[in-house]
Amino acid sequence: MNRIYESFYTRDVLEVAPDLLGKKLCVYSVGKKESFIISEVEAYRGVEDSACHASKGRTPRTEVMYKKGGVIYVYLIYGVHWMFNIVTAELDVPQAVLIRGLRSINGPGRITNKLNIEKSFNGESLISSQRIWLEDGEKPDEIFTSPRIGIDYAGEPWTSKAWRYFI
DNA sequence: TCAATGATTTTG
DNA sequence: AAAATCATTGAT
Repeated sequence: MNRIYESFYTRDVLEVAPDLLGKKLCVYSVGKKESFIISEVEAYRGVEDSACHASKGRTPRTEVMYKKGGVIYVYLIYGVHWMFNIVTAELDVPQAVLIRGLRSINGPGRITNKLNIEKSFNGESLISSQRIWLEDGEKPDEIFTSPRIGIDYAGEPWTSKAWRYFI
């Protein structure tokens, strides 16, 4: 067991996001441990990033993003899918990494469906939780980047930032 | 290509 | 208090 420690998460989201690729997301699902290699992520960077929920101000929903790196931010999109995010950076710096894909699962909504992640995971700590955490994994061969998906509403320069990272 | 679906946010 | 919004998915 080589769980990733807090210091990994308290860095800037643009450092953490690409580092997450190749790491193992581990969960206890139906009583047994399962792990998945993270293959696709997106960075959401604080109040100045208009694609980030926190840019609209601190609300009950975005509150978790202001916590110290290492906790989980889960929210419902379109009333249909749960999105799984990992909060990064220091206290009161609202940044998060959206996990968009695992090696065997494509699509952010399908991850949470498969792993049985729902709103009770919101605010849970990846450092101390017994049911979900990250471990060191394989180092990716090559990392690709692209603009983020589905954020046309955010406007420039945010729509063209290459803050989506994948293997 | 478009309907589904519900918490959050705005009063569109 | 009511209604629009919405970072996706899967079926048509």
